[in-house]
Amino acid sequence: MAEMHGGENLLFLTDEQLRQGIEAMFFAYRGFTADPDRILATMAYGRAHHRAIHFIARSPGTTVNNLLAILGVTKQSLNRVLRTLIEDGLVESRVGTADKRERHLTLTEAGAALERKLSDAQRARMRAAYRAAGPQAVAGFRQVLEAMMEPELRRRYHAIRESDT
Amino acid sequence: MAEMHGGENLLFLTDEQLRQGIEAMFFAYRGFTADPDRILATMAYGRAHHRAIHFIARSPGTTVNNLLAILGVTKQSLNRVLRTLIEDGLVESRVGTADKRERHLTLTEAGAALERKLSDAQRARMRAAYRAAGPQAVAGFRQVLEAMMEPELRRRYHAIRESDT
DNA sequence: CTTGGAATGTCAACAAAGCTGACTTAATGT
DNA sequence: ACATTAAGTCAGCTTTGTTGACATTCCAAG
Repeated sequence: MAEMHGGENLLFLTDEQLRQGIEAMFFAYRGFTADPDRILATMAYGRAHHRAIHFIARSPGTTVNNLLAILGVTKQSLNRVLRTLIEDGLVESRVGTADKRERHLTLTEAGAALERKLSDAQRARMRAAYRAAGPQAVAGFRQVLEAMMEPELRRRYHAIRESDT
Repeated sequence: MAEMHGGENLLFLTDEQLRQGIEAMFFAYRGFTADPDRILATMAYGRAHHRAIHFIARSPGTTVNNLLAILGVTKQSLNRVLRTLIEDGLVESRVGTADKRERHLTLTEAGAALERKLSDAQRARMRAAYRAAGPQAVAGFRQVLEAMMEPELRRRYHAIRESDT
């Protein structure tokens, strides 16, 4: 279209290309959640529980407030999920030592077992996709995803990566 | 780690790399839907309406059944969404000519206007991300997303692309 | 021409997961 | 002392998904 002029190849920015990217994102996200969803459907948990478990596993001892910011839901919504996970003995909530208002969340052995089961399934698909596409494609994939994040979440995304050196 | 051996660089397949990819996908999807969500929040519609409108715009005259397969929801769920869109005059449902059981869905002028508003917002973010990452990264992004889809949805994804030559 | 099956639509009931608003308790910081 | 913060809770609502049951319409095969 109008974007095609001279040496700069901006074909990848046409509306049609962008639209295909949007649809790819939609369909891929379905695949992305499909395996954990199948596992979760066999128990009394949903995607919200998975997300909580994932980020608690990722940052053991994280506070409720931190989790709220990462997940982007209200505390009432998160609390409902956390309550069931704690009742079921998958998550442990301990009062903070420095600041006793805070609760620090960790997975119990059972919680860690479920986390492994879910993330094994999700990683398997990710691994297959990465392997099929190759390292260079993966680097591009990561670049575009990062550029797509809201700035505040991009910060948190990096913060998590650096916290477990 | 153990993956680092000789010429083959498989570092991009470590569990840590895969985990980062998983989180990038999660955070990026939030950004991906943020702009349309903000627009939709000001009216009586949600993400489900957006998805229906998008794919009707993409394949005008598509049938309900086809839409069901693409969206992966039950007909009852889709029907609730379609009913409001039809009542509000954004979508038109016409009985099929060849097979009169089928309903062919198209956007009205008002529906197309909303579609433009939503997809302009979504494309703007996608465009910014693409531009920031560059053409090569975009190619990799698309490759990985495709590899992540469920086979059946990958088929449909390609079918849509080819249908509007 | 009848009948079986497919495509669509609709009713009812329900569940998951989000939301707002109001309020409490406990601990912290100023 | 007092305001603020972290966490939790209650109540009620919305969106979007689910099952199950059932009616209608129509095509196509016997």
